[in-house]
Amino acid sequence: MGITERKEREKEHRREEIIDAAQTIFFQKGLQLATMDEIAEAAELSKGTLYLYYKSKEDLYLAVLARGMDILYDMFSTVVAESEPIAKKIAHLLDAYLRYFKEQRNYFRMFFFFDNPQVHKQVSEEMLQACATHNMKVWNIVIGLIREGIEEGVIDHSIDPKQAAVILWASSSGLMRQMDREDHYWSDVMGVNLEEALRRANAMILASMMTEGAKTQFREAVV
Amino acid sequence: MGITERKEREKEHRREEIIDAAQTIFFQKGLQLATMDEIAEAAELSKGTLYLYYKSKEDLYLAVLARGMDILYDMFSTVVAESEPIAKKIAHLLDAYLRYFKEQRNYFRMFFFFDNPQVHKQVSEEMLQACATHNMKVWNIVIGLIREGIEEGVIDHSIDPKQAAVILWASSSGLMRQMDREDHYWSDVMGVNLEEALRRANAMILASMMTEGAKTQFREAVV
Amino acid sequence: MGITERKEREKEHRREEIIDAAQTIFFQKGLQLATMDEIAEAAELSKGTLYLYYKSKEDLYLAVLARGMDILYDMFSTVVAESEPIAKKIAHLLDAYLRYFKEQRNYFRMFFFFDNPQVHKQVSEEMLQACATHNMKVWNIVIGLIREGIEEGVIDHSIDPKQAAVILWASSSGLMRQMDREDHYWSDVMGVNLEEALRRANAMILASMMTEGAKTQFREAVV
Amino acid sequence: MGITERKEREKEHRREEIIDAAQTIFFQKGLQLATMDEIAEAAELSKGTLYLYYKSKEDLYLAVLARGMDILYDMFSTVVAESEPIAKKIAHLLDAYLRYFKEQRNYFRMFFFFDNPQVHKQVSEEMLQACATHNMKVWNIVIGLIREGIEEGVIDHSIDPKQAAVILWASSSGLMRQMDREDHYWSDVMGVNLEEALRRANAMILASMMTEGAKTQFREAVV
DNA sequence: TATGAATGAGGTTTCATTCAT
DNA sequence: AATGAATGAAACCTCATTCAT
Repeated sequence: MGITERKEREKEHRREEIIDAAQTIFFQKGLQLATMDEIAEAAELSKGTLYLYYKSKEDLYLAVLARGMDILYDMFSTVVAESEPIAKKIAHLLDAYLRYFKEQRNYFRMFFFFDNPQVHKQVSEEMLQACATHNMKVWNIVIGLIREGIEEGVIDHSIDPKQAAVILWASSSGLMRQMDREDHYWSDVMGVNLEEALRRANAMILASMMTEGAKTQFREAVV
Repeated sequence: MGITERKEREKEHRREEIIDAAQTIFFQKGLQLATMDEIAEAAELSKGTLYLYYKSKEDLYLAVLARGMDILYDMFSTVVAESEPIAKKIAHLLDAYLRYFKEQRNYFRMFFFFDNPQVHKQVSEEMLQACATHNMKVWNIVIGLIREGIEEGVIDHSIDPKQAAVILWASSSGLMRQMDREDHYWSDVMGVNLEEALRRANAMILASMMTEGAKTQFREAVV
Repeated sequence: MGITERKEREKEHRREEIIDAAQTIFFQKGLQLATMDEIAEAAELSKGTLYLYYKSKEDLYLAVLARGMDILYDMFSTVVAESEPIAKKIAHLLDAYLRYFKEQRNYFRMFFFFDNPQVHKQVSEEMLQACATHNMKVWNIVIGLIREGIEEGVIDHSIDPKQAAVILWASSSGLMRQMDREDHYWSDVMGVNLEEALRRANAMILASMMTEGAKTQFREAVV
Repeated sequence: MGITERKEREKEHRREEIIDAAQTIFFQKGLQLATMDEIAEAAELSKGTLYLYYKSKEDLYLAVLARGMDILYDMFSTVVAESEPIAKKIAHLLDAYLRYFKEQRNYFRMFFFFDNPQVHKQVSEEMLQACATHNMKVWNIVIGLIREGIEEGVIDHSIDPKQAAVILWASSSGLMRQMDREDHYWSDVMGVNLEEALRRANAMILASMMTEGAKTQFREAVV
């Protein structure tokens, strides 16, 4: 009982330590270039031990990924918990995603650029499942907030909350991808501020979704 | 002269054949998992010959990438050459991108998910330059069309054509990325048609950019 | 402790086994023509294991080299430890070098013909250092013996022991190189016994260095 | 006739150009690291043409080597042709070898460190023969001079000229090898001037070989 | 004679994973 | 539970040589 519990806790703790190490290395080098040797060294463990806790390098990668999703989930949760008008909360959610992109760039990259076919080796089913669940939780927040907006008459009720969510998310993501990889190019050569472009895009999309009555409120909330 | 020319032509032809083979393999396996052995076999050439024409695997990858950009460029060119009202042409351009995504999925993946740090080996400067040039040509078409739209009074003149271009492009790309990787999930589990979402997003963004007078015309043109 | 020690011993043993194998191959084929495949096979280990113990082929080569230097060092040490008059010990040292050349021909070649520019790949700093140290130990014996000879009035005190050492060593080495590569030619075609030439050369040089009083003793000792 | 001759001359000229190029590259990189591509480029010829004139890379190496021997032969010939007393000429010969070492270091290296087993590929018999002949010519000069010295009563008639030649040559070579590879070490760390050591060694050996009567003359000639 | 494209065997090294201890 | 030695497949790339033109 006590003993089993403690063991369990220690095991979990060890799992976390391994993810810490893996994260450090994956952030530095990416999936391909990271080696299990490096991760083991960073974790101050033997390579064999890594495999005791995670089935493969890819599994480890997904574990880090899941952590990244949690962080975003927490940020989103905070926004949802705000006692603000719904329109503001939606705007804040988009802000939060941008902040995530800026502050947690490495995580953003991991799951935006994660290339499925690269995961050729065995990824444990449970890990995949776990990731999907974490991912879903994030989506649910976004979708839920929009649904709430519709219920409160801020977003037009002709809108499908899921569709709206994916549009806002994907549009933001696409622009962030551009920022991540070619921000300098766009700002220096093209003279375009991508962050401003992102805000503008979100504003356009949101405006198109809002009810006439809510647009005034929105303008105050976001711009 | 005749002889030199013919040699030149043959050499160019051989370069193309090699890209053909490389493309086949890269499409199947991606950059990492593809091997020069496979490519050589597919090209029915010795590995050494590959290196006679391309400096490295990464160089070959970029060569395929450049071809993919050309294809998109050609599709876009065709649209631009249409004798249609500008609003229609813009809509067609977006359609063309979607068609590209659907018909040339492999190319889309290659350059949307192309992960820079993966190109750790020497990529010849000329190849990088070539890619950048091809890329630029595509952007120029998009930007040019929007600029034309502004000049013709279809798009609001408060809009920066470059910003508009990057917004439309990135938003589309982001949704396509979603389609590419999770289309089944969205359609089957969530009941959301991502292609429709993409069209809706584009419509929203375009509508926000258009002059009041042009909106009528646009509605006819797109939906 | 016991366990750590044993592991350590086993690891050292394995290192030795690898050198054994490498030595066999290097002796047969030289640095360039030897392949890690062959060495691995000779060691009955996988190629990967080789790299677990030695960083590169060149490193392995140096490890064998160091062993060769040790052998010479041991032979020289034995001579120095003799309770013989110093003149005799010097003569014995030269004999020992000749014996080394004859019995350890492969080692002799390795470090007489070791061509620096060939070591273009990374050689671990420690291995280089180790080799230099081993080399130095050999020199110190030779120089020390000559210095002793000076102190005991056998060698003229106008002689610089280091200079004398390098003269004797290099002169011997030069003739051995001739023996190594063209002994047949000299004996069969030219009718010259190179070994005798070597002894004669050493005798000449030594005689020139000795004090008048010691020459009688020397003549007894050497010829 | 005229035509055949001219063709012959041109062919010979082309062979020389190729050796020029090969020499440049071999001097820079040594046998192993030099590539036929580089040599072809340096010769401003195609790789195929190289093989029209020389059977293999090793053959080319030997051709350069032969040239190096010729240069030494010429230097020695000049000394022999001097109208100086024989003792002086012998001393000058040794000087000439040292000068060769200093001025033609690359050639010296080539044939002092030339490692037979490295020549694994086919070396044409004729090239080997040519090298041997060139080599022999050099030896003959040295031996001849010493024989002359004996005949003139400068060198003791108990001396075998061939043995004397090989002793002087090999001893010098051994010290030069030391200079070539570790001169800095000896001068900076050990405080020994190797060139002086070389002169000293030669002086010792020569003195041991000379007749009593000639030693006075020699002292004037050399020191 | 001269070319240079093509070859292809072979080189060293890396690294995810396993397994005996 | 933890280790870390061992594996071995596979990767990319080089280059002496040949041969059709």
